[in-house]
Amino acid sequence: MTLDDILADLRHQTSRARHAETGFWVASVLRERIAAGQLDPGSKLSEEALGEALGVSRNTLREAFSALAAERIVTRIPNRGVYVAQPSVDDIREIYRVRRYLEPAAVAWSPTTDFTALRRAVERARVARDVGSVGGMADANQAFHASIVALGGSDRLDLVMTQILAEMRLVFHSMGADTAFHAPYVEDNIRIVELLEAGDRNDAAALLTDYLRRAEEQLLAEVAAEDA
Amino acid sequence: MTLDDILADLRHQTSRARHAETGFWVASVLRERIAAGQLDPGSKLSEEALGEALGVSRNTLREAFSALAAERIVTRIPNRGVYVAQPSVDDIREIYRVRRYLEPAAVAWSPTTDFTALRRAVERARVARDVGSVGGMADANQAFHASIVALGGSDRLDLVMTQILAEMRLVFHSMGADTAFHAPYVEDNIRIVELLEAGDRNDAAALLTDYLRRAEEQLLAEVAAEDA
DNA sequence: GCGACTTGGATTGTTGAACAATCAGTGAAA
DNA sequence: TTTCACTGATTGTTCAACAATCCAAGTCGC
Repeated sequence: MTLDDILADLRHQTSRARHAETGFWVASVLRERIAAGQLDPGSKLSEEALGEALGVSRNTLREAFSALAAERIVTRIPNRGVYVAQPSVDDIREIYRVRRYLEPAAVAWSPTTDFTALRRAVERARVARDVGSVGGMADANQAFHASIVALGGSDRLDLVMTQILAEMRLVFHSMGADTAFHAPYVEDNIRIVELLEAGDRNDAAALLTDYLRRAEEQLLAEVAAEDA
Repeated sequence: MTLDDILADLRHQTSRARHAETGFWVASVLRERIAAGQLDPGSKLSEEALGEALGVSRNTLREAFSALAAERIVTRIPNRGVYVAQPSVDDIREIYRVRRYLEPAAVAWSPTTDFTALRRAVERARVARDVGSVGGMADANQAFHASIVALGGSDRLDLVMTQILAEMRLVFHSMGADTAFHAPYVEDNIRIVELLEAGDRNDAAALLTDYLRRAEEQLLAEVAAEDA
């Protein structure tokens, strides 16, 4: 889908909110489109064109851009405009650095013993794998890891994780196909839930850390292979 | 200092940046003033008055507000305006929830063995305590905990911690005096650094977790006492 | 008196047009 | 080929206006 198609599509987005939330609404629309991969990483978001397409003034659009820039979904270059973020190799490293602290910490030290959200996510992942749905596996996997951080019970850390996962989607979108990247990890996820349910939090955390280490390596390798 | 004084003061703030960063500049000015306690938590930031005082348009001011709201330094109530954030009891709980994951995780799992920043911070704290400087102790303590998270080497987590510490300052500002809150913890900090330097990361993490638990309890008790 | 409703003023939310500053590219001059 | 000024396009910022919303004060009925 070309950028003009997107713009034409946005023009039909109905029922804009009226007062006190237009900027917020614009931000969420863009967030969706970017998460869905309809706007390629690196593509420029012109204030003029986007504002016209969404039926919104440049000023309001700018407010939305500020929010998205804070979430790192979008990169703002002064006097040059905003672009859909295109995570670099360093960004990937940073993503996994964060995850290697956040996720094991939640697993090891969370006070909850309710793992139903995790169970449900791994089940969805298993079904998606058996059916061969790559998108379903990616979604279920993201839900699994979001649920892991959610064990901690902190809104703030949940928010950080949400942003990290959004950035992960950008990583997958900038690599051509997200291939069968997630398949091998379904078993690990299942094992982690089992360990948690058995009360072996430290083992679960250790496995998770190792898991993240492997995933990072594989991802970096694939990116390097693409650049070559 | 009354709010009008602040506004008059801001009017003399010199040398505004010109293009491509005015919004950013405004945000940093407000951030400073709030951190310094010159703007009381809960006080309203009028777009009209502030914009005039800073010599900046309402639109630009609004961009700054968006940034500060994302950092939770400021609370935005639709159609009512923005107010300097006034952390609630739940916010305090959330702050310590985050810290109890972030700080011990960095201590336990960071790859670095360079603790000079920590050493320097505890030394500053000790000097401040011996001299009786409450402000100095607070600053040194914040630097200490920021350095702990910095062990992790993640920009993102550093940013979260920066925001958490800014919110802590708001907590202290809303309680009348920050009393001798920090004094008892200087010894704990010293002990944590010693454990780290000795390679006992797990013990250091455990002590830190306990430390944070105690600090939270004490803070909640003081707030409850104030409300009564 | 006292509660529900209306009204008015103040403030925020949003827009559109304008101008200033900056950037990328073009083409001419050395 | 390199350099440099110019041009056009886009972003950064301001301003003035209007719409929507909230708050408080007043009004009405009881």
